[in-house]
Amino acid sequence: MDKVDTIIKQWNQEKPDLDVSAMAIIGRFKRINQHMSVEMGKTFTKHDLSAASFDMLATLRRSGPTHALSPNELMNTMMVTSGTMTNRIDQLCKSELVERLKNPNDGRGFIISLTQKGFTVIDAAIADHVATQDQLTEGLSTEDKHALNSILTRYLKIFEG
Amino acid sequence: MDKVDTIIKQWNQEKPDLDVSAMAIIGRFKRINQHMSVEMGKTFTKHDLSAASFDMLATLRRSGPTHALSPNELMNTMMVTSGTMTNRIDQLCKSELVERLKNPNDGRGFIISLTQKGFTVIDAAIADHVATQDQLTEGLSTEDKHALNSILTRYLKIFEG
DNA sequence: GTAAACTATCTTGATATCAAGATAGTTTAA
DNA sequence: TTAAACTATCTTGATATCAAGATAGTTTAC
Repeated sequence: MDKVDTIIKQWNQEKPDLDVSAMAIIGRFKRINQHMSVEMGKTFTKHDLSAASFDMLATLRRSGPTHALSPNELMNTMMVTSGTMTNRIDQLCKSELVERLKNPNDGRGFIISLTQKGFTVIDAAIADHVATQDQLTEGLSTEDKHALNSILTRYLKIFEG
Repeated sequence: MDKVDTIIKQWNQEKPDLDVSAMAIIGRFKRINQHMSVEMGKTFTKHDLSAASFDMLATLRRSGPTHALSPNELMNTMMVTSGTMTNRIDQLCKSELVERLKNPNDGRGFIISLTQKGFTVIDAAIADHVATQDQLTEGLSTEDKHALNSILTRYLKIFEG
């Protein structure tokens, strides 16, 4: 009887006609995700980053040389609006982790490029981050991890496939 | 090859020494959760609610008669800070969906009580919400849903058990 | 070649959140 | 009984986000 079971039991008592069976999966999803975000956030804080800025730097880092993308590419990868992206870039420029360079191919835009400092910061942070992610999954058995990953892969395809 | 596979492949290319195996599960988790939040948000908007205010009203509604809880109880259930809770209560009071009543047992505090209007609004919204949740899981096979729910139950216990 | 449609980015204004601290009431323990 | 510790809630100030619209550069279609 976890917290999600309690919620479902409450609904069954208060509104017995309501079929809340999907709530079990979705409710657990949300709570697990929340716990994982909190834990991963602690790792980001250790490196003086937020989840948002970690995400930005990591996206640039793994994109490979020249470690630079346009704000538009970053927006699409990260599912945020243009105003949010401008703000995130401003923050990271202020801390000198990225810089805005003129986009040579498009006079309207820029490319956002990792600085040497940004490169160093993200390489340290990502190492810590994958260690945290390991911890966050190590409580599951190998079979559960395997089964979970295949189901999630099918599930994600419904949304993005 | 979904977006998470792409990210993992990028890391393997850029930093082959990094073991990013946990990223598959956690990355898919995050993305699926994001998609579900967006979809559920549309349902809330239809009823002039935010995810936050839906959550508040639903918590009060399913708590049963008298459909009233203290801000502190609400905070703990919803994992938000006291400032956030004050703000949420203010909003819902303004739209007359809840009201602040003096807590008869504790002079420091209040109880937050569903109004008749709030009751009507949440009963309509929850019906729609469970329909949305059904849609969000209907793409999975019955076996997958079953297996997923048991794994998530074990997973959640690691964090909350 | 040029006007219309499109696109990339930034700006503005509104809202939600959190952390830290303030205020006022309650409980405890000598 | 009363001072100290605790608790419930609110306030304040900072930040992140989004939606909508502004600006400036690019592409398309004729």
